[in-house]
Amino acid sequence: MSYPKSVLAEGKRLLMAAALDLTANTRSLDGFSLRELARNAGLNPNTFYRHFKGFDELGLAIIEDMMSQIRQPLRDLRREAAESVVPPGSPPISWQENPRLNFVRSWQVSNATVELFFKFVEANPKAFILGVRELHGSSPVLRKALRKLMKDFAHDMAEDIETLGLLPKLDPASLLSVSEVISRELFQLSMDYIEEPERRDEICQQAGTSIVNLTMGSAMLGGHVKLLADALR
Amino acid sequence: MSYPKSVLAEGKRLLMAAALDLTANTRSLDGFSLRELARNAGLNPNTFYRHFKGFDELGLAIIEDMMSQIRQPLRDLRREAAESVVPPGSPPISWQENPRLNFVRSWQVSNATVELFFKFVEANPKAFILGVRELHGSSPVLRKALRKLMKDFAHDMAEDIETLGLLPKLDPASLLSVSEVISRELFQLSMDYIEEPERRDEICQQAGTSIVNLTMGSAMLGGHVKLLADALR
DNA sequence: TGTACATCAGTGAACGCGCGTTCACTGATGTAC
DNA sequence: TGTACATCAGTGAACGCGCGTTCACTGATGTAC
Repeated sequence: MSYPKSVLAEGKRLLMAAALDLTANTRSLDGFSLRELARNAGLNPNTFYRHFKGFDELGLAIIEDMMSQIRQPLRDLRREAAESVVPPGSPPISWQENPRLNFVRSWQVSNATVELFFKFVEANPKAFILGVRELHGSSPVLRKALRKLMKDFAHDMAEDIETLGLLPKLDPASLLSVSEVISRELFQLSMDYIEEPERRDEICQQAGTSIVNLTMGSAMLGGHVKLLADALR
Repeated sequence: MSYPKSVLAEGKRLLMAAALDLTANTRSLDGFSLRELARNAGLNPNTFYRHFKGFDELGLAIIEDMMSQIRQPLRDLRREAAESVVPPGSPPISWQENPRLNFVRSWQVSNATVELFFKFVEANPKAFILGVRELHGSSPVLRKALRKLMKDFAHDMAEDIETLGLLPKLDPASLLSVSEVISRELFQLSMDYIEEPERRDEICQQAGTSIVNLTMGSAMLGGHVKLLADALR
């Protein structure tokens, strides 16, 4: 993750990048000193105070930045995955009409999304490490911010599932709940994905399966038993 | 969580308890000093070295202890839940024979287990906070230990599902994978459960729903479509 | 049963060091008129 | 367009403090004979 020079002051950028580095290298945000951070950023310890009141503020700045850089790309790649399966402009076919086709499409989209998601993780490992670590970390402020991030992420997902017709009609609460479980699972798995390169294919595939299990289970219990029975016949 | 005097030296016990306290109160294991720990334990800073080489060793001792205190109780309460639904000694009824009955039972057991699990969390919040925090925390040693713990937990769950007949027959790999997802989700949610007392009922209920979604989705895609369609008709 | 010795858990003083934070400073950039 | 002033990002020195770790010590418990 990098911080564009145009928006942030040079020093602020450097400090945020250094914090990300230190966090990724087996430290928590409260596990290194201000001076260590400054050293890693190549700055005077004092400069920290020009930009932040304390470590929480630094953490928040990083998270906000992360959020702004991650949120839209993730939506884009879900859309991308959907469009790779159903080319835009093709006539919509409802679940009622052709459950089997929709089921297959849904599966494909979820697999494609998962794959793209993990590629994204691979490209921004430090951001994910910091995010997942501090989600249950020691700072209540950061925990709260990261929960909101997760919630927003789940909300986006629910909206996209709805818009892209990836599931049979579900009541909004169930849909959101399923999206939340999927988000949590994906973020959890992103750590394994980063730390165990040799298991990446397996993780990717299992994540896909879990998502299909969850969504189809939910659709089934949401009253679409017959629909899915038809799809799988 | 307490440490019996008979097994561990007094000082060791005190240090482990103090670490658990500090961790629960918004700190990571690497976020406080040895002297702070000793102060909280009411001991000379030096005493730490009598029992541990460093913080990792302290963490491992706590996790091992946690493991030994948590694992069996969790199995017991799953068994307990199963037996509250199907009294021991009653004749086994296969999924083929009566899918609906089994489905209802399975749902009930999972709800009962979830409820008992969260009661257990409520009774041992500090252990869970430390566990979830350090699962993605800064120490590779502790991360590894906690992953093993999660894996063992999932393994127990899979075994119990099999033994207690809580799901239609599933291939072992899928069963384990589902159990892993459930474990992760439960441990994740345990933090919300601790931190948001007003949402406890909701969390409990949603966890139950997620489990049913997952297990039934998995059963369905594992080839039991007709079985479940019958159960839900 | 008594004695001598070893081990163990805990103490207290001392060390040198890196820490967070403060202060007064500098030079570059932006702004008012 | 020029000048005067304010703001901003970064510096360097200095402070007192808590830190991890070491050493030599103590007294209680366990063990050999």
